[in-house]
Amino acid sequence: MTGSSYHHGRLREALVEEAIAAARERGPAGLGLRELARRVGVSHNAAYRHFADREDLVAEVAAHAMEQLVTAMRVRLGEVDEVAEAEPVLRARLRLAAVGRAYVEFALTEPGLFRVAFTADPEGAVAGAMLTEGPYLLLCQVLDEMVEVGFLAPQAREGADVTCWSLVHGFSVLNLDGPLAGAPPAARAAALEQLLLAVDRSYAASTGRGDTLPRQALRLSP
Amino acid sequence: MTGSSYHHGRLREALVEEAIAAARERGPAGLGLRELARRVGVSHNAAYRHFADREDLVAEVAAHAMEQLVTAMRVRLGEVDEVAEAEPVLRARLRLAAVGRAYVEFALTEPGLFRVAFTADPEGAVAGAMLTEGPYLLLCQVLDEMVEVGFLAPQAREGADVTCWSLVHGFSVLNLDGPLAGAPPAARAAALEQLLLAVDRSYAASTGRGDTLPRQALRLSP
DNA sequence: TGTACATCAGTGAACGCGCGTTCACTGATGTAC
DNA sequence: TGTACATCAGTGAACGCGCGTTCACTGATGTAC
Repeated sequence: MTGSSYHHGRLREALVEEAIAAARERGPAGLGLRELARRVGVSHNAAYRHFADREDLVAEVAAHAMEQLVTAMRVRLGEVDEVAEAEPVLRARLRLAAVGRAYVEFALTEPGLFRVAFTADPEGAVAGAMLTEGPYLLLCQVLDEMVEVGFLAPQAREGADVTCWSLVHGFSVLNLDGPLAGAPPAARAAALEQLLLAVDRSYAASTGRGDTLPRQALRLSP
Repeated sequence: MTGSSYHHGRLREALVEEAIAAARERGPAGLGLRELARRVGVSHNAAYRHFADREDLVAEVAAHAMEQLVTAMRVRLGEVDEVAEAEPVLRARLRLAAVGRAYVEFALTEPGLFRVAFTADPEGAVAGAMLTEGPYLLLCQVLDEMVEVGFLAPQAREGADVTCWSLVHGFSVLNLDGPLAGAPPAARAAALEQLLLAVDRSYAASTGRGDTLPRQALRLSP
């Protein structure tokens, strides 16, 4: 805030902001302490006033990425509620598709942040938060709703969380770094749609239901 | 073969063997040219007589890993054929479960090789081979069989390959590097079973079939 | 059978890279008297 | 209101790491005469 250039004033915030920007551009590789200090215009070890070590900063970015992901999922959930409040079963089905779609969309539009979120050490706080307050919890809530409205059979609920997560995560990873990285967007979109329909069909069948989710319902948000 | 220590004689083979061993132990990070040369007991740049650069060697290991994966899948397919040759629909269903299970088993028992296989640059030959002669092709064949025997509806066949692949790949990755890395093996096995049942249920429903795959059929190989 | 020589597979030193981290320091801030 | 001083946020040099890659070389192999 002052004109002084020696004391930055809000270096910690500036570093985090720059780290997020760098993560969006280059993923985990962009999160070098020296590189970030360079970008902020500060000496390369000034960061140690504000972070214990590199891992500390990465965890901060990972937490941010996870929040963004959750937010994206909530936005898509909100869109469903606007359209289908009256029909509880349809609503629940669309909500599951919405969180799945949001997950993949986030991975593909913010590949850097997505990668950072899953770079964090599995023992650490970020990975823990992923399960207890992150996308996984949101998914579990949506699945529980499906059981409540009688769409998903309770015995099929078991393991459904991991199944759904695996599905969207695998799709994201294969399209991001994997052999499907070169696929054209249209093919990608079609594959995602089929994928969401397949899950819905499976859970419908768990309670003997044979109907299919109307296709255009899945396309409600481009 | 000779007693001479100056000329190694079969350095290329030795390097590849050592690279595979290192990949199994440490994943892609184990594939440094200097480290491998050290392990083989040769000067650190002798490798350049046999490989253009590091990427060249990594690609070799990745190709090997992919072959191993395909072999593992074929083994599990073979086991199904021993049990269920008479019943074509059941056979097809079990074969899909078998390739999926083999994929995950390989990822979890050979995490290093699995990671190397998916490290290769998506434009490169290994990623291409993954699609044209690798696990993906095998999966496609099994899915085609399911259509032929009338279990999987043709319109559900579309995208089914990507769906199935995403499912097992995501499960593997989440359990390997991701937030599910700490899960106990029993929970993992249960989740995998539910996952395979969910796919089967979805494809059964695609042709109006409501029956479930017998659970013990999935456990045919521990 | 013996020798000259081309070929090839290794060696060892060096370059340049960027990194995380530690050290002793210096300049600015703000509080107590 | 003014000054002494503790505190804190930065600086700059240095260490040590391991890496991929290139260079000019040397020792062994094997073929041609």
